[in-house]
Amino acid sequence: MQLEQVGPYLWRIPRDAERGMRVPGLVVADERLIASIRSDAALEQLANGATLPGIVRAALAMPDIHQGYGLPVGGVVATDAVHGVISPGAIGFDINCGVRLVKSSVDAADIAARMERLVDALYAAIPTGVGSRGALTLDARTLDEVLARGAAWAVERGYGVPDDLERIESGGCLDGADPGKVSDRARERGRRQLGTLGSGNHFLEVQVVDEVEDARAAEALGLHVGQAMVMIHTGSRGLGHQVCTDYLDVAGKALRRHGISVPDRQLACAPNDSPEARDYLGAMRAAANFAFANRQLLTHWARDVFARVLGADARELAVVYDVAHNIAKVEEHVVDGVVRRLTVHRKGATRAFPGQPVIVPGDMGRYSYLLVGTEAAMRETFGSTCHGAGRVLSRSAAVRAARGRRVDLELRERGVVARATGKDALAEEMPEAYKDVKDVVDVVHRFGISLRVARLRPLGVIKG
DNA sequence: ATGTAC
Repeated sequence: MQLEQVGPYLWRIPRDAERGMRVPGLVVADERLIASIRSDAALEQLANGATLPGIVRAALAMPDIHQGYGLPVGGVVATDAVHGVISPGAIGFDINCGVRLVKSSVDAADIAARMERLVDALYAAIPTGVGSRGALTLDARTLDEVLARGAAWAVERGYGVPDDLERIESGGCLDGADPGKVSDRARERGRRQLGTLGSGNHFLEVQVVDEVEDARAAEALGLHVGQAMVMIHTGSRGLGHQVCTDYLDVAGKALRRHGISVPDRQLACAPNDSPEARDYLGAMRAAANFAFANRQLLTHWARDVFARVLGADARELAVVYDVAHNIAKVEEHVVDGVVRRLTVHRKGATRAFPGQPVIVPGDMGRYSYLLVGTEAAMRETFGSTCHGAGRVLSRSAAVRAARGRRVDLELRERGVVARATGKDALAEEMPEAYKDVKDVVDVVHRFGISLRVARLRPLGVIKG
């Protein structure tokens, strides 16, 4: 794949009309990261993304890009909201997978002696693992409300406070959600999964503010060094997965009906002004609302656990921000001096509007970051930035590398109490399975599409 | 990511 450097942190795949590219590909990276990206099939997938009808400016990739389904994880594709297309594969299976950061009113040093108890209690209170079922079972009408209202539904039911909603992307509820476009099968999978963590890289961590880089921004968000925090990384579980599966099929059929050709069936798509696209958008927004409600419920149970284990005062867990990294949003952006309405696909990419908190989780042994979005992100990346570290070992390679080792004890030596459900969950997710998130964050910070505010270090983690 | 194969 031809790749030319066009700036200190920007690389271009030139537009190749023969392969159907309508625009170039652009990768945000430095020399070191681009070396590992070069050998990855992700660049082919990014070039494929550049063929989507109605794509604007470029198919973009963040520095944590890696191979995904259709479009690489770390990809950002903006299409004309009327004359372009929407592609379920360019959003991903875990619709509104995202991250929530919550601040506590206690210092980590004051709860260090009770960390084992705290993590055990969180692990007992929050269902984890593949296929895990929640404390709730929703009837059809209640599920409709969750799908239509998102986190607002949870807060109305007492799972949180109205202030929480002010600190969630889009207020924790996407307008235009259409529960009627979510299949019975997806609904059945979701019915017992609200308030569950899931598996894989999903987690709930107790963290500490390790270092503050932007003192003013940190103070404005109420953060200080030494403060205990909670970070939650999960999405729409089996419901969102089924919505994606259902609409990949719809989009596959739409290709023929609308005379669209794509180089990879995984990039199947439908014109934004077609019934197929409207249906998918309605279902995707409903799944996104399910995910917002999911993170809200986990926050509620974390509050209960903090109060029970640490005392009533510790119940005060306030949302700092909650942001999606697998989603499509219809947004206005300035392109060549003209305001345009675009369908922005972010797949493993985080919205980074000016002043907006951005949460970038790393691996469970090292650290995560809080950043803030910028005007540069609006100019360069349709208001987007990276979403995490990215794997360096496959799951199976990680399990092989961990054979004969005790990852739980290794984490304990690094000061992290870990509890997990799956047999190989800790091995698959061990720190050395991931790139150092610091390298990824350095690039987006230097390029200017989001700026470091604080670094967070894990103290306790529960996983599926 | 995922009732990790309907």
